[in-house]
Amino acid sequence: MIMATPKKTNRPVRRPATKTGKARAAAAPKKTANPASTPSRERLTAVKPSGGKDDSFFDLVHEVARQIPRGRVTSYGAIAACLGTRLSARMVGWAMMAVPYAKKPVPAHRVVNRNGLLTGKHHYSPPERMQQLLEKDGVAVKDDKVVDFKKLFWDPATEL
DNA sequence: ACGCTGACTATTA
DNA sequence: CTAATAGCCAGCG
Repeated sequence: MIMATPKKTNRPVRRPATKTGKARAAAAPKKTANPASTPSRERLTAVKPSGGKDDSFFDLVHEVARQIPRGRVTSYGAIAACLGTRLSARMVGWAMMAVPYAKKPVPAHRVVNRNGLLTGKHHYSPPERMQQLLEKDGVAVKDDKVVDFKKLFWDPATEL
């Protein structure tokens, strides 16, 4: 028929190329050279008093999240894209799990999913805490989702 | 070292 | 709208 779906019709979501292991870089405004370094659980299971700096993937996420202006929100995917790992927003959310253990405060409540839904609310002391924090920032939340999410959306890749 | 899991996202049915 | 499927990457057992 005429309409013929001008869209993409058949497209098995293939994504062969791009893979590339290195192209993904691009962003990393700060740096990323140091991969190793015990990333994680150390902070999750037991906070390490000493220190040693952490230049792990987690810290990068924390820093970006910390740049989110008050009254604005962003998504995991946006942060992931900023870091160069657009397709791995999961890691971003995972990093958020370490937020409470981060040395500096991170407004994780300003990070929601692509739908503007407060998916991470369940990780707060009372889940309502996340919404309260957002409202305190001046962000209206209704039914567990950010009102005018698109308008309040803050893209680190663009704004930063 | 392999397999599972996960605060995600996108596309298809 | 929901459900299912696939791809992603890092950490842990």
